[in-house]
Amino acid sequence: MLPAASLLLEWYDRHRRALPWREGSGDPYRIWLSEVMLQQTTVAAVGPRWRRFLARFPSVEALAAAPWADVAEEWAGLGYYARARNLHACAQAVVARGGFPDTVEGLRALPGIGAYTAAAVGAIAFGREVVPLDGNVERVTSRLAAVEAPLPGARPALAALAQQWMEQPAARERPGDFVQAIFDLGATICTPRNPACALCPWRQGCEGFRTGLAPSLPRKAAKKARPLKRGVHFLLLDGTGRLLLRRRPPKGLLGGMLELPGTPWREVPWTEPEITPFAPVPGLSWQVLEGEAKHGFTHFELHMALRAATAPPGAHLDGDWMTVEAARAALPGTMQKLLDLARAEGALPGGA
DNA sequence: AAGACGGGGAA
DNA sequence: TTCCCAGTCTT
Repeated sequence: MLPAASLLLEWYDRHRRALPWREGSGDPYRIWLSEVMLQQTTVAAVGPRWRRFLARFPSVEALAAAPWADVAEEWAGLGYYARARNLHACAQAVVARGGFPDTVEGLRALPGIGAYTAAAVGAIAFGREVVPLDGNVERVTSRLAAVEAPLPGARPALAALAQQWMEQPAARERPGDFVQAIFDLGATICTPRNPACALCPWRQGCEGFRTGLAPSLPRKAAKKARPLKRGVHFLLLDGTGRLLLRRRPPKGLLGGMLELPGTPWREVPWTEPEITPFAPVPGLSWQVLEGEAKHGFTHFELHMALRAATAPPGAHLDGDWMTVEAARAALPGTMQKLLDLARAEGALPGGA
């Protein structure tokens, strides 16, 4: 039987989360920005970053006109940096066409907007009657219908279930609220572990609750082991407390972001003669710091060693000299860990 | 269909 | 540690 949209909406009206992007009058720019930031990122992490981003780029026009270096700095630490590149490109496309498209298909054609975000912005900002399939919706649908087939194979079936719910008159009357109600149910009641079924407005008629399968759903395909990779990075200081950073290539891992110069990252350990050519200045005496900075990526684990030196005056080098403070603000988390290591080893000026 | 792509918080 | 998060793009 169909879970009643009216029951969920009544629950939502009493228990919905107070989120910053839910304030105001549904400006598509603010909704779109929140949805992109929320891709694979928790609500708690996004909250302050969304406010800060909006303060710096108050409109899609302001974002479109900003230089990439400013957008990259504002996104630093949030991860999945292709999102920031696509966000910037999307803003420019939106300005060029005179505003956001108001259809799911139109939104879907923009950079960085996939099936999920097109449906989410379509429903929340434009009242389209579509249910975006995210982790919450996968969990709620798989439990309601006790779908035991594993993800990602079961996705089309789960999407069809969720879309069926939207066909009810109560849901079609408030599409944006209905999808956000499912999000909130998944985030606060129908949680990955220890779901609070006793508090769930959809408990009656939930097949996962009835059979006791709910906590173990959705099932997922087994994950691959992550290999360990290593690299050696260089902390080059000048006489005035600045350090040398360079920008990574525009695509790929940490694409377009700043980094400390270093070797590539690989599973085979680096030998001394292999490391030397990657130093930003040849012939310098590098201090080898103790310890390693460790960072986990989705698909591999990374251990980074660090070497420090002071640059000879007047050396011409590729890259930007930045203060430690400015560097910390603009670097992705991976590289911030190298600064942490340098500080712990006393290799940074002024104990910064 | 499978892999690349960050980072943080909860259990 | 592992899991998961308001996923998208490339191959």
